[in-house]
Amino acid sequence: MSTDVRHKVRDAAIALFAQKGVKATTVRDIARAAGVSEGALYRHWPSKEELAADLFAAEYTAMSQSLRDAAGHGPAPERLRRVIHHAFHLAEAAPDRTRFLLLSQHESLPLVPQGQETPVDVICGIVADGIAEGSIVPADRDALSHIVIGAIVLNVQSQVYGRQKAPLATLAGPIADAILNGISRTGAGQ
Amino acid sequence: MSTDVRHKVRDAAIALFAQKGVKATTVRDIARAAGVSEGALYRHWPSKEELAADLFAAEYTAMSQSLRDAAGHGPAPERLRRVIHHAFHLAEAAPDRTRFLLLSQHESLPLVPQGQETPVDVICGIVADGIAEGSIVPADRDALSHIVIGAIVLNVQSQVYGRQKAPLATLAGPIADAILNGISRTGAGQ
Amino acid sequence: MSTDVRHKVRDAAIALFAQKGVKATTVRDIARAAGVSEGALYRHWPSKEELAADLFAAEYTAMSQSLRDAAGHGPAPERLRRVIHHAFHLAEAAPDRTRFLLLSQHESLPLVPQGQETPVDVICGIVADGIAEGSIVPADRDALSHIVIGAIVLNVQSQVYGRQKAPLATLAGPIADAILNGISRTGAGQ
Amino acid sequence: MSTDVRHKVRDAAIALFAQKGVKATTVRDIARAAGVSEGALYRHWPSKEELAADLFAAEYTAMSQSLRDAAGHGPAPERLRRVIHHAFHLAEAAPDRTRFLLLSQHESLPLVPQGQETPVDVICGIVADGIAEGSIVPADRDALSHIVIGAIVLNVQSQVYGRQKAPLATLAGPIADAILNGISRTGAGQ
DNA sequence: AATGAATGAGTGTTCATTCAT
DNA sequence: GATGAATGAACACTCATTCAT
Repeated sequence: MSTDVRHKVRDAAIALFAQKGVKATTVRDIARAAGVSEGALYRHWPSKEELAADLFAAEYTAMSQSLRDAAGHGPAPERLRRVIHHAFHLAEAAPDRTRFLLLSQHESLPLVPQGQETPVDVICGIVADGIAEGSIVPADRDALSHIVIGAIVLNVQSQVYGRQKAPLATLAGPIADAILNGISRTGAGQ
Repeated sequence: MSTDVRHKVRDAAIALFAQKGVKATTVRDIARAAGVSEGALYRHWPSKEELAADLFAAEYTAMSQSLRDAAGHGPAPERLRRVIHHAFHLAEAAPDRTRFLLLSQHESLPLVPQGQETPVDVICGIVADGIAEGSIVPADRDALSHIVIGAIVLNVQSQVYGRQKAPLATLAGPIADAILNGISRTGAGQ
Repeated sequence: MSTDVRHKVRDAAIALFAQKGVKATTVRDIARAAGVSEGALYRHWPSKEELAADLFAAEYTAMSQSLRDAAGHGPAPERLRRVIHHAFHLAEAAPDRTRFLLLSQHESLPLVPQGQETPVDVICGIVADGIAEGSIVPADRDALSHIVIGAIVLNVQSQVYGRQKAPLATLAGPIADAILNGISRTGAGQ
Repeated sequence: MSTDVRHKVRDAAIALFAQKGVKATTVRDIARAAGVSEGALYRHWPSKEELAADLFAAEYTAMSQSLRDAAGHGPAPERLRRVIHHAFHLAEAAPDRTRFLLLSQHESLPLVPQGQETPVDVICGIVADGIAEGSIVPADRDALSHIVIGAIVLNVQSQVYGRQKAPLATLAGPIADAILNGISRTGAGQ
């Protein structure tokens, strides 16, 4: 069944892209790891580049959904706190997917179709709400959002690359405190 | 003169690597853009990969120096504020170099020789000083540092990729305020 | 069919190696002459050098078999006589293969896997038998063998390179007479 | 002085050609080993190939002279015996030169200028004399000569390549005995 | 005369993609 | 639909030769 091929290829490709990057992974690598033929891959995706872009977009928008769900409702600072915790949780639960997203962002991000909601959009949205409701300092919305995103991405990266030994779960609290302390209007993150 | 070739190749290669990445840039591209022969390149670097790694390491450690110099002396929060301003200044002054560093970090960072001081080390050092002197909250040193680094990197990236239209110079103040507000002990960035 | 490619490449490569040597023959030459693509060659051999070594070993050990079969049974001098005749026959019947073996011996001989029987081994074996049975003079086995081998190789070479115009078939008898006269114990070649 | 360069290049080139063959030896290899610049080489020879051909021809004709001198005068069988002994002596005394001649014969022999006397000519001459004077059996002159040459070349090669462990000096007598026994008319080598 | 950096055509090899089976 | 052998345009890299100094 074709879904079978798609799943096997997706998992194999993400693992390989995460290890070596898209350019350094060959179609043969993927086919072998997935246990399918090289030709079969081309029945589901038009090219290796499109496979990579497709997988990236899928993972990226799935993460978007997941973060929005995790944010829930309530004041912006509380929602951001939950987003930070959840992002760290996702990164630790699926290191391959995380490495893939980190590694491929520069080549694949520009190919994500316009209109798809991204994790960046989710966080920018929450920050915008916070500014509107007065719970977040009235500064440039994107600049503040990228402080939050940067705290997440760089700490994840630091762990993926082995500099940070402590589990992200234990760091999430203090990191959220610092960030929210910095951007909340009342000076308290909760 | 040999310095001539080195300089021309370096500039051409950084520009091309910044546009297309190392893998997608061919040796012929570089040689043509630099106005030298392909063979000449191999008199100065043993391979394309080593050229890329060498340029990355050089720019990365130069940035390290530059940030350390800009930090100057005084309480850690003030030094961090100056680092943030200077990092934004560097990014805007040399967009090619910035794109190159952002794009190549995942492949070239592991190849930077151990013992070289990196921008990450510089910021971690200041944060450690701040924790020791009591001007920064006593949390995980690396986690706090990566909040600062993340704020810098993601805002730079956001501008390089065109999402952020405002010049970084105007954002530096508010961003530094938020970050320092979040991690300083007295609750004030200065 | 894969056997198809292997055969076409083998024949083309032997002809080209025989004319210009392995180093001076390009993979492009071989592919063109064989009527296959360059890539196809690499599905069957890992490199040009391994192709050359493989072809050499195959021809060399095939000649070994062929000489051993031709030697048949009986007193050593008679077997050697048949070997000389057969070697000359092989050289005249397949001049490309002969030129290839002569030209490539210095680079490919060291790569023939240990344990494979070579034409040298065949002749040394017969000479050893002859010494044991008393039909050949009791001198250094390898030295005597290389007299026989030398008579074959140099006369073949002399013809392949055009110095010797007479067909080897007519020279085989006198050459065998002289050699066997020289190394047989009774002083008679049969 | 130019003779200086010529000598240093000649010695270095012969050693390298003997180890790796002409094709696998680079001009840079030679220049480095000789302690001269690459350009200097081109002031004395027009190309690497001509250098190789020139060195081959020089060594080849020098060997020719040397063998003719060693042959001396007297009946052909005695002269051949002295040639065999001397050839083995030369091979053992200068292994580099020997390996160079063996390795390069197929590419360089055709380039030796016509009219130069070669070692092959020397031996053919002696054999022709022997046939004329009745000391050697009246068979094809070249065929008989190549028996002698083959005995020399293959035994030398066998030692150079390590199959034959015994020193050639101790094998020269028995080998000469066998050969001369085979081709002399009286049935005695002396 | 000597140097050695520069040249650039040519090499072996790879790999995304196609297509006969 | 699936296969995997075949294709051939690139690619990184080498090296004989030239020539400004």
